[in-house]
Amino acid sequence: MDPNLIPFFKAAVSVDNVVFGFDQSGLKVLLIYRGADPYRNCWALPGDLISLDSDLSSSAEKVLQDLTGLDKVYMEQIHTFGKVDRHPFGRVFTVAYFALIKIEDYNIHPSSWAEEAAWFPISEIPDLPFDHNEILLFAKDQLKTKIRRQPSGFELLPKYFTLTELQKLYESILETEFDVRNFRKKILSMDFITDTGLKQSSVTHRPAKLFKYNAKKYSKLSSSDFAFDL
Amino acid sequence: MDPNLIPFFKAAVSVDNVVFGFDQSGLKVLLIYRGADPYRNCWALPGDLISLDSDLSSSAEKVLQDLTGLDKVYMEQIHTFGKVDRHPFGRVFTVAYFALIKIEDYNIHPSSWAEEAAWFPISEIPDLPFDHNEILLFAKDQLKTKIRRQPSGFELLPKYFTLTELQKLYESILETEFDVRNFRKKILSMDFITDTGLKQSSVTHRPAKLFKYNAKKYSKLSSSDFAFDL
DNA sequence: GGTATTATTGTATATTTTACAATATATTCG
DNA sequence: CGAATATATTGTAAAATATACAATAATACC
Repeated sequence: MDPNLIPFFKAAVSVDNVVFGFDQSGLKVLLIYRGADPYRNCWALPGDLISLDSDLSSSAEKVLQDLTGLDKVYMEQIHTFGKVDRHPFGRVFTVAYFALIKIEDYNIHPSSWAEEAAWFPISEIPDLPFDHNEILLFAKDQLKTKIRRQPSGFELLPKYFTLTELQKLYESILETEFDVRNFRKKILSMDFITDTGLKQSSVTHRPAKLFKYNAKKYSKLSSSDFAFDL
Repeated sequence: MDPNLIPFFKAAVSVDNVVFGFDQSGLKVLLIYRGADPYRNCWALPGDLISLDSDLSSSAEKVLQDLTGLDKVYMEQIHTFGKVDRHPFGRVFTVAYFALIKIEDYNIHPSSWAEEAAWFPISEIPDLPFDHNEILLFAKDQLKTKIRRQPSGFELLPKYFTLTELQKLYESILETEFDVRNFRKKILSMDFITDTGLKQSSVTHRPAKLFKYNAKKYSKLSSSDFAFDL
C-alpha cells in the first residue's frame, strides 16, 4: 500500500441495531447486557465491530444473530454516526440499522459476549453507552416516518390481528389518537388487509374479527406512495 | 490497544457527495475529473478518504470544499455503502451525502487532486468509477422523496423565481407533469412562497411574476409534515 | 336475565382534489 | 400601429376524501 494511504486505513466500523417489537403493553426495543469492554455491564443496543471481510449489510445481520440469536430479520440502514470521540478504543464509525419484528415469532438467545438480551419498553430505556441514546432517538423518528408512509406496522403485529390492535400500534408509535370509525374506514379503504373470517377467542367480551396483512394487494397499488394521513 | 482488536482497525472511510443543481436545461450533478489513483482520468462524484481526526459531517464538508471549492453547503447524509470490493486499495466504507444548491450562487474551483469540476445533466452521466453510479441512483431517489415531503425544491432555484420555473423543477425531478392551474393553486395555498411584486425582464413575451421562498411561513406550519401530493 | 366490556358501524358536512380552456400581457415583426 | 407570437394567469363545477360524532352488537361472567 502507498505509504501516504496508511494513516487513512486505521478506522474500525461497527453496526448498531435498533430492533423494535410491539405487544399489548406497547412499543419495545431489544437491548443486550454487555459482557465485554468497553462499557461492560451496561445495557446497550446490540452492536459490534465488524470484521473487514464481509459486506456491510451481511455484517449487520451477523452481528444481530451473534448477539441475540435473531436470524433472517429484515434490516434497514438508517444512519451512520461518526463523531471522533464516540468510542473509547479508537476511531469507530457505526452504521445504525433498524428492524421491525413480531416478538412472539422469535426466541431471543443472548450469545457471544452478550450476557443477556431483553425487550425494554420504549418509555423505560436506561442511559445507554456510546451514542446509543442518540441512535435510538434517530430510529424512533425513522419508525414514525416509516409507518406513515408504508404499511410497515404489520411487521410488528402477529400474523392475525384485530383492528383495535392495529390502531393501538399506530397510536402508540405516532403518539396520537385516532377516531375509531375513521381509522377503520381509512385502513379498510386501503385494501391491503383482509378479514380472515376468524375471531378472537378467550376474551371476556365481544370477540374482534381477525385480519391479516395482504402484501399482494399493497404491491398492486400504483406506486410505493402510500401515505397514512389520518 | 488490545491485540484482538487490531484486525478491526484497518478500514478507511470516505465521503462521496452528490451535489444537485438545476437550471433551465434541467437537473444537474456536479462531477470532478480525477487526477489521482485509483480511477485517475475518470469523471466521478467528488469524494475522498477522510482523515480520522475530524467528525464525519465536518469531513463531508471538507471533502467537498477541497475538491470543488464549494463552501458552506448544507449537506445531508443519505446512505453508507460497504461492499467488500468496492475500492481497489483496500476496505473502504463510503458515506454518501447530498446537497442542493443554486448553481448561479457558487463558483466551482476544482482543487486538490480534482483536475476539473463540472455540471452534468442528469440524463448524461457517464459510467462512474467505484459504486458511484449506484450512489447517484440512490441520491436521485432520495431527492424525489425529499422534494415531495419538504419544500426543498427552492434550494435549487434562484432567490427569485417564477411559478413556471418551479413547476418545471418539480416536473423534471419527479418525472411527471402537472396541470398548470392546479399546481399553482396547490403551491400558493401552502403559503410559503410570496409574490415579490417584481416581474421577469428581458423576456420576449408576457413577463411572469417573481416569487421567493419564505422559510418563516413554512416553519410556522404545524409540523414538518409537509406533503406535496398533486 | 342482567351487567360489564369491547367491537362494530353510518351519515351529514367540510375540505380537498381533479378536470378542464379562455383571457391577459408582453415582445417582435411587418 | 396592428398583427402575430409566446407565455402567464385565472375559475368553477364535480368528484373524492376527510372529519366529527354516538348508538347498537356480541360475547363472558355473575
